[in-house]
Amino acid sequence: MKKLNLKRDAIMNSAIELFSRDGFHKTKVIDISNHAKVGKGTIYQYFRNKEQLYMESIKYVFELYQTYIKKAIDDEKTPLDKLKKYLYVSDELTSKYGSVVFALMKDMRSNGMSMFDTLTEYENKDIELVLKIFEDGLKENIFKDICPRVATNTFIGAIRFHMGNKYIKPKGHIEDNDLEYLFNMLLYGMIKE
Amino acid sequence: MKKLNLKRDAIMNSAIELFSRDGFHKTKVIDISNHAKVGKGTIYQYFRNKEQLYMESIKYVFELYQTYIKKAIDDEKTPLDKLKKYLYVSDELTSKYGSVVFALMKDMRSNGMSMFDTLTEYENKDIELVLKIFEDGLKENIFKDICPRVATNTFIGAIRFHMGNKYIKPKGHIEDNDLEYLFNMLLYGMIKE
Amino acid sequence: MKKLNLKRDAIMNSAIELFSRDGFHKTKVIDISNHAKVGKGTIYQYFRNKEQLYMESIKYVFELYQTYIKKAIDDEKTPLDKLKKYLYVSDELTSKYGSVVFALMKDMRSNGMSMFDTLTEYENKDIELVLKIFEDGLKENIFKDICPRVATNTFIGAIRFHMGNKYIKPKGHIEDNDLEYLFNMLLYGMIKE
Amino acid sequence: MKKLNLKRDAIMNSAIELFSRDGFHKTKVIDISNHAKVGKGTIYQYFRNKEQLYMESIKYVFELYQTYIKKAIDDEKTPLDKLKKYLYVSDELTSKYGSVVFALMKDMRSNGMSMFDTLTEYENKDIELVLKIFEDGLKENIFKDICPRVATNTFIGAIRFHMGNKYIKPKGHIEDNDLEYLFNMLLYGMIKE
DNA sequence: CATGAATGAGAATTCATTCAT
DNA sequence: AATGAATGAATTCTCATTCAT
Repeated sequence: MKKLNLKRDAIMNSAIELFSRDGFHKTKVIDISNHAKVGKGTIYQYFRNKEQLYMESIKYVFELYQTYIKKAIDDEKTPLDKLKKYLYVSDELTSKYGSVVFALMKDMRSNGMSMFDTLTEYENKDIELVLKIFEDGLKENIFKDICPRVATNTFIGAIRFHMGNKYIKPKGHIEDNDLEYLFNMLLYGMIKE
Repeated sequence: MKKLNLKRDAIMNSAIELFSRDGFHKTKVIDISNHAKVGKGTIYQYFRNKEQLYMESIKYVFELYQTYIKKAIDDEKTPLDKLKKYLYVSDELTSKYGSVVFALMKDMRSNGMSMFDTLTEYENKDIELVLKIFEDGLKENIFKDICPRVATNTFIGAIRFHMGNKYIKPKGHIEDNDLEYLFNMLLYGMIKE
Repeated sequence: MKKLNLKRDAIMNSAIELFSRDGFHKTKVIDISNHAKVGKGTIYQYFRNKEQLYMESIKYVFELYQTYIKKAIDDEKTPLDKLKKYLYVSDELTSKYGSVVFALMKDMRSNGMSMFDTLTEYENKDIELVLKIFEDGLKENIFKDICPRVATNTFIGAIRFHMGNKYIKPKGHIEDNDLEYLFNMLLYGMIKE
Repeated sequence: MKKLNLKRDAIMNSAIELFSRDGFHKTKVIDISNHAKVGKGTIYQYFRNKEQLYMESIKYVFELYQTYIKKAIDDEKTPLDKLKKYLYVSDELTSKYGSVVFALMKDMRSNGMSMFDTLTEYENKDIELVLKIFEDGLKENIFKDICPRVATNTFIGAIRFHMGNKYIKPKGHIEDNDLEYLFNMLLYGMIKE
């Protein structure tokens, strides 16, 4: 059982909120300490430096996200149901957490190589999750002759772009039934045959 | 005929290269001046400040990109050919410019609101371009009952994610024939019916 | 009771000394921080920027000067005694503070409008102080038919020029008994009748 | 006969106008070159550097001022007439040239020691001019037992302070007949006997 | 002579991090 | 453990001056 640490949690929560809203550079250490209602020095009791706080924030959010999404997918039986679940859960988490994950993902890429590796690591986990579904589906012979990696990229790329636009442009965001449209289109294609 | 300005061009080219490689914050003004082999002060003869240089760099690359892609699409007759062209040209430009466009796109989102508007403006132009194709295709009755905006998001999102990954992970990037896979999958779907 | 703040005071004292000796532009922020034996950044903990430090320095010195001079004048009964006191106190403060006030006054006028207003404000207070004495004296019918504002300008102008010269040219400065000469001359005139 | 040089004169005139309006530091070399409608480099054909241009501007104005005032005084016979003339000519030049002389005088003191000496030199000439009048008057036995140097300081200080206020605060400036008041007050005193 | 593009020394300011209390 | 005052390395930007045309 993880030891309870209120101060540390307060700092992390503030860091997540501010980093995902303003990015790494615009967020100052003092902003986080003010928001968390702790002293500036206290942050350095729990985190080596600003960069580590950033990494830990990302780690925390990603792990939450991936634990949640993995569990949801595991509850489903067929690859199709799993894919549909992935889509709906992505949307659900985006609504709930205001795209924190996607915002952090975008921001990370701007901030140097050490962070980069962690991003890649987490992103790869996400990719592998979906890739596995496609590979299973291929084995079960429910898919056409598709490349599972290309399919994965397509699937994730489409969802992320939707969610990103939803986050950035609330006016033109996708409607609830858009998810059905999206899912059907990806699976059954766009064109009349 | 635009008067040619060697120094200004050298600065812009260096800025584009460094900003897209390292992002706005990691790139120092002095780095750009060294790379362009000009004095630090010279940059301020042509650009009001670092932020403006950044904006101008983005503007330049985006306009090049959009001019090129628009022309390529106009050369095609059918919506299907246009979509295919969009895909191939995106890939071509990504190879050529080392994903500068996508790198800048990603970086912009991390750097404050004034830049954000410009991003949205350029991104919207890109979206409208594809949206138009889908709308025309719907009129010509070649598509299923799809929502053109959802289709557009899917199409662009899938492509960008591919290109982004190609840029980030050069080792695992998509092969040439992946583009065919991608295109067919998007149009004809993934699932056997 | 004002909380004492040693660092802030050290900075202000150094600023007053250097600004009045070298003026706003020749005095660098690093000079002040070195002189005050604090870090460069510490100055920015207490003052928004160099200009604010300058303003606060001026404010501090002027208020000290005006509080002192006002108190001294209030202790005197007749307009004549008040004028004499004003003269002697001006001289006393000049000796004590090395003409900081006059030096700052002179320097302020060279440094833009926002400062200018503050100068005018403080200078007006000084002028009003003397003007009041002349007006009271006129009511008491001890003065000839003089214009109180012209008299005030004359009185202050003469004193300032003396003090200024004393500060600039220490060799040729006015002797102690010069003050008596000055006072008598102003009151009784120069010319034989 | 001084060789005519239009460019140099244009630069000097602009320099005088801008330096006296904005001071040494706020006036940029490019401002002067723009105002004079010459190239920036041209200034360096005629003046070693910005400081020398400043010095030459001051020199030019002061010499004009002193030549004029000296000539005016020489035309008068008695010390009293000379003093009155000095007062009226000071006022006349202030109206005409907008206090350029006084503005430059004030600004000089803020700008380092090399300039300082020149100021002192010119100021001393002005002081000597008036001092001579008082000394002559004393010889002619028209003055009370006054110290000529104190009288000089008083006389000049009073006038400068008037002119300075006139320049800075146009609303409250001295009226024409104030000059008479001023003159009579200085000569005959303020107090009833 | 005249010019203005090019330059870099120099200055103000920011902010992550340290450390004495 | 918690704090925030103190710090200075690092960065952007300015502007007097030079010099090739």
